[in-house]
Amino acid sequence: MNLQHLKYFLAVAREESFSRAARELHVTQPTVSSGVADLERALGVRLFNRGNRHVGLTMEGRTLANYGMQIQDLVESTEDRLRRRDVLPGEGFQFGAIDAAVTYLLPDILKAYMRDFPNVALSVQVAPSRYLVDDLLLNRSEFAVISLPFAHPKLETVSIHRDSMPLVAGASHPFSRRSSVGLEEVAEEPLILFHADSVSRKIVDERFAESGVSPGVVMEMRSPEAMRKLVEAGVGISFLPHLTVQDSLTSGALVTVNVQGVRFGREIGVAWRQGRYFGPAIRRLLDAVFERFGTPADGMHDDPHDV
Amino acid sequence: MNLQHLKYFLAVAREESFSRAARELHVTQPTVSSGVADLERALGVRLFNRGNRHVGLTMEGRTLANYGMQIQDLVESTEDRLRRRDVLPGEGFQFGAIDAAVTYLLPDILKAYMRDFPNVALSVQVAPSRYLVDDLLLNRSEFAVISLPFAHPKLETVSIHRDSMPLVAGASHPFSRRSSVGLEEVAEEPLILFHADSVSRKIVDERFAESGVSPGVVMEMRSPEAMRKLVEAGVGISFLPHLTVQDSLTSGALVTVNVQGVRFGREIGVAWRQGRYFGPAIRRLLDAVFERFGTPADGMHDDPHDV
DNA sequence: ATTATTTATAGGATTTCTCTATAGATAAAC
DNA sequence: GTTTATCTATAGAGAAATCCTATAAATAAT
Repeated sequence: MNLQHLKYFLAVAREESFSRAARELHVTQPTVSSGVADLERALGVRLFNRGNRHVGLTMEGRTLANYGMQIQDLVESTEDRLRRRDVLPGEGFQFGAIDAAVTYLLPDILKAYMRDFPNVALSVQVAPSRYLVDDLLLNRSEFAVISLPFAHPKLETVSIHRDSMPLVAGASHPFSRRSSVGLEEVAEEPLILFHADSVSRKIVDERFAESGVSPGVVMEMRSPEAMRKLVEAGVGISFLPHLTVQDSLTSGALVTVNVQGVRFGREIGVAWRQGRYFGPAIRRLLDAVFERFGTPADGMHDDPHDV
Repeated sequence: MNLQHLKYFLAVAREESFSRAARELHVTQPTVSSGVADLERALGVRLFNRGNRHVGLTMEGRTLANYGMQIQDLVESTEDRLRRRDVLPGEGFQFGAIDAAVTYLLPDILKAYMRDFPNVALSVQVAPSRYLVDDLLLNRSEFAVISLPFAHPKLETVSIHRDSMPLVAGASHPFSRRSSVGLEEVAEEPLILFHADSVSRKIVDERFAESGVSPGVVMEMRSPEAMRKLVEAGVGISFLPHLTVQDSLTSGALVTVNVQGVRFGREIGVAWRQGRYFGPAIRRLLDAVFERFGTPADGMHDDPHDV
């Protein structure tokens, strides 16, 4: 493929005519014809149905049109950005983090960073992992602290924290007096689980599936804090990240319950777009994170084997 | 810009060397040098700091590297998709919709569509508007039913429903006996508002700002259903979409309160990536939506000769 | 039948791209 | 301090591509 060919193709798709497209682009019609023909040969697909008097996109043509526009937009916006010197890491940058990370893992690091580099403006985007990943793919965030595992071919990840996800119950719940329970028993209780699209929920579902037990879900939520409060109030029991419930455990408002033969856990890690180039300001923050959580020696491009 | 130039540039950035990049790409070093030089001239920026023995990216170079990888990935995945004939609208498609739309606006239409075209597999993604928009931009959804206004240069939108967003209070709230209240009075009450990143919240904030009143926010939430329940329970008052509260109004659990001189409202509309080409299956669903809500006569730029 | 409009093809001119050869500059080695 | 090795930039020639003009072939409209 070739951006020139793509331009010709998109013009023909838009105008539904080779000659009109040529007029619009200020080139001759044979130029457009052979450009599109080259593209069809290169891709090995027919892009237009040439009915006489009318050309229409094929199914493959529609696909290329939709993706091609995205490519063109991206090229254009990149050129604009560069020519206007509207460069990414001006005097600050944005990164993403899940709730648990901003609340429990990052505060010290961010405080120190902002003290040491007061002229760097940090912008943190807080959202569930899957949305933070979109920001990475669209180059809107430099990196993100998300739940792992998150398999994506264009992402590099390094785990920085392994967080168990114990079964928790309110202090007055019958389970709180049991040394351990079976997964079948858990499935019968009212369960409060993360929303179906979350990483943590996926982990829970997998464990249930492995054991051949299916839970009788009661509530699905996105906010671990809200879930914690509901469990404390005795509305149900839940699998919650240890980070989220540690205070409630010390205060005695919640208790963890051992589940026979099954361990629930998730990892929290740093993710970024594969091969991304970081500026010095960003690298310093990442180094601080890795130093604090003792992970990859060389900064990155290293396999995650962690605590 | 030019994909060949970009390839050379990215190789040099990765290898931090012109000659190594040349070896990797199986071309000669002068080819790479002049390619990168062309690119620098075309963009009008210096991409590398050529210290002897070592080339490093400039700030502009880093920007281009990060966006350039995105471009390259996108081109590659588009070519793969086409060559493997892994075409977008196989025998089904995905679209997005906000909660209010799936709950109140779309059920009839979807039911009829699935009856008429049982072999088309529909996949609905339910999330707040801003996340649905990411799916549109990344070509993961064909279209989305979202809250308007949502200004984005690459989006086309058509409003299909105007929804008032009245001030609602529980039946036992003092406001329920008032014929109307002032915005300053509202600001003093405990308010339950949408999360700061939502379209509906933006509308509320704008009205307050126009009136020079600032609300004493109490709670921020993402789920209109949860908000409705809290208002019914007398926890606070809220501006909620009429669609969401209509049942509670008929049952008497909630009442609307007129606010002097200010009207709150949002629109629900269909959005899609600018200029997107829809296949026949998708077009039929969209036509059904527009027919039901009587909006654009021409559907959109339509082509009757479809194959 | 004729005319006008459309896309495809052929052949030549021009531009762009990539190669070889070489210069210039610097770090490393002696 | 000189030599050597390594790196990037430049010049010029050959190869490839791109785009043009001219024209053919097909069809809808007149």
